[in-house]
Amino acid sequence: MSHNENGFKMRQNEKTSKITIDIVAQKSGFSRATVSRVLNRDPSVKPATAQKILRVVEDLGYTPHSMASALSGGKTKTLAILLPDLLHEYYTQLLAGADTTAEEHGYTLLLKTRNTRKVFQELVEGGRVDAFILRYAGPASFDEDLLKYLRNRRIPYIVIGTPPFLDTHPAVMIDNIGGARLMAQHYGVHGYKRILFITGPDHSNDSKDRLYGFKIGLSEKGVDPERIVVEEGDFSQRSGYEVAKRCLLQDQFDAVFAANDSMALGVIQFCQDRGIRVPEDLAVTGFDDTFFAGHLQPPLTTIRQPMYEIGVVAVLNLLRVMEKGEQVESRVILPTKLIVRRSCGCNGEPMELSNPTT
Amino acid sequence: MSHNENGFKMRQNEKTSKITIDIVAQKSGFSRATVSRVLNRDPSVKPATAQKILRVVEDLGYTPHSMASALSGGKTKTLAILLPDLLHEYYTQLLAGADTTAEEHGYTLLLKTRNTRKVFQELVEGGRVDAFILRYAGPASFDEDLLKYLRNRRIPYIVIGTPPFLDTHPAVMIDNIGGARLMAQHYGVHGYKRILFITGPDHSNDSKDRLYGFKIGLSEKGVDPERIVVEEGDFSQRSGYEVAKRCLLQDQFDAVFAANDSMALGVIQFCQDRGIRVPEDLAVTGFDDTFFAGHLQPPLTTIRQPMYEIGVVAVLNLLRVMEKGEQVESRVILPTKLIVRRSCGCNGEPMELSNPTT
DNA sequence: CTGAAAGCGCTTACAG
DNA sequence: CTGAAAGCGCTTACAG
Repeated sequence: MSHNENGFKMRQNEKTSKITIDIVAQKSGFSRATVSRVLNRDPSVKPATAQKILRVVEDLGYTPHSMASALSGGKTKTLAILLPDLLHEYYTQLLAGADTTAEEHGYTLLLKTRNTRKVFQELVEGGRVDAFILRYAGPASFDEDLLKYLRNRRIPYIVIGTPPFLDTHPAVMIDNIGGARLMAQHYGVHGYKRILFITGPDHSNDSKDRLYGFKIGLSEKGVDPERIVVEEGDFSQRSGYEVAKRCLLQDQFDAVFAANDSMALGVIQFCQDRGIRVPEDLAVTGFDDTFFAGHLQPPLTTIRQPMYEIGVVAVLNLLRVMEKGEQVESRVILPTKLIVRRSCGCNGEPMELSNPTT
Repeated sequence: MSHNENGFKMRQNEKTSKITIDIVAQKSGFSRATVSRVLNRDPSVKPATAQKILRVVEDLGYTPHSMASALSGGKTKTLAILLPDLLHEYYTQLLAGADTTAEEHGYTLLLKTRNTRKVFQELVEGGRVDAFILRYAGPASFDEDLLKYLRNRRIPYIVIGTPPFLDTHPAVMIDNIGGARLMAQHYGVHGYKRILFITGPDHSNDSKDRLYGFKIGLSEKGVDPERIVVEEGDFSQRSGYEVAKRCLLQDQFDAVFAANDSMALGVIQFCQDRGIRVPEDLAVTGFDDTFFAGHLQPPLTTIRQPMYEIGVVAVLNLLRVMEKGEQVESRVILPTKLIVRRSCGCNGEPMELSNPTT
């Protein structure tokens, strides 16, 4: 039963039966238990034995049935990733990073974008996954009970983003404060004083941190942080547009800093519609550095967060937690940097600014 | 054992044992078999019985172990989706559509972006999924043997895109020819004659169809399709830039039509770098209508394909195939439309043009 | 309409 | 270092 280039067709012709561990056992002359052991790299098996068995596995093109091994105590080798949606670049980059890293380590991702309690429960009770990656995005996405539940059941997990929980959980976050502070300092060099800040939705801690960091940077530059105007958006392009419409026509501003790029885009669109020149009449900046930021007119000055890398780090740390058991210290904060383009009023070459230490 | 708002905590306290079908059987006074039947909506069960059992299921918060049911002949309720990557908007939109639709129907997606034969085999032999969604993207992503293999094993699948296979497989495609033809006709109204067409990679049938449709439209407008210049790209922004550099400095063109938006973007960037005005000196158009297309300067005229909907239709049709067995006629072609913005030389309001019938 | 029993394909103590 | 056996939690003929 040799193997040619076309391993598939051969099997089709046999067609007879699914190849099971028992067949491997029989052909190799060892027991099912021993075959299982070599498949799971049990070091107690004599190397020569392992050799022989592996050879048969190879010849037969045997692949263990993952459902069976999961049921009998093995692992599923799959990770659940819970995301609010896939429509924003932030989430897809995250997913791409997580997926690539998971595959590199032999894991598969199970994607869920409807994070109801029921979905969650089915994943856990159904024994479908070994661990969870949870992107926190507001109260609706999941609550602390869910995390406690996972913890009690000893199911490894990691959360992405800044949840408003008092308790600490394994998490990967970004330096929102440092990034926004950089922006404030840059506003300082431009001398902007009359500033509009557009927040994300009320529950977003990421947004809160950005505002906080921005205020810190402002006072460092001698601007009274309490004098800026703060308006609430919801991270959507539309909300940026709406806030702009509501505020820009009333008061006179030097600059607006939106808590993400989408809202900054909304602001810029409003300006275009009303003939407000950016950045001559008004500077506009964002947060994220999504793909379109660099292609806007004018190109958007923004804070870059490493979206893809967040996904990578999340699975890497989750894997560590899975290996070493629950009590691995696993909170990481990834750096952000200021990407200076033209919407802030600069007009030279694009440049990047990082925090000295964060 | 009533259920309060916090179903999770309660279970934590019991902590004792996982709730299995046997526990449900015992508490309800029926056999395991009967419980299984009601869970699987077997119509032979007496309604009153089903009622009682369901009540117990509810009270206990019982969730079947999916690995166990999969192993014993049930379904996994999961669909594998194989994508070349997640970096391009095309794929993520596709994924978003597929994911939403799958969840609506009680399915979960298993995502794979490394489509090696090994990965494929593990999914099939490992019994991890009920069916496959395959995005065809060139020879490396998968070959016809794989499809035959699935077919022989009676594993439902659907392919997305236009594969170069002679044999027919369930598939969802888009009207590449019709879309490109629309573009050609629009070029006709602008009177463009000296035209550069940038293709995708050699193996891309989507690209070939776009070129084909474009030529048809051209001749309909009295332009000799053999006089246009055709250059090969690979769908990347960089390749668009490179082709532009190679060609635009040599010959004089009225317009370039790139087989996707990314390459069009590359061309526009090159023009910016060299001070070539778009569309005054050169019209540039693309294909896809990705998010950034409308935000480019000038906004990109392009052909819109319904990326999200492709994902939706793919799982819907796959579900039909799964229900009705293999021989469901299931090939669909989704329409495309011309989105006129400004990069083609128009300067009015944006507008859309569809094929009368496709 | 319902139940007892076999079986899905593995893993893992328990012996030796 | 290896094997026989029990068991994971379900589904599905087979009887009745």
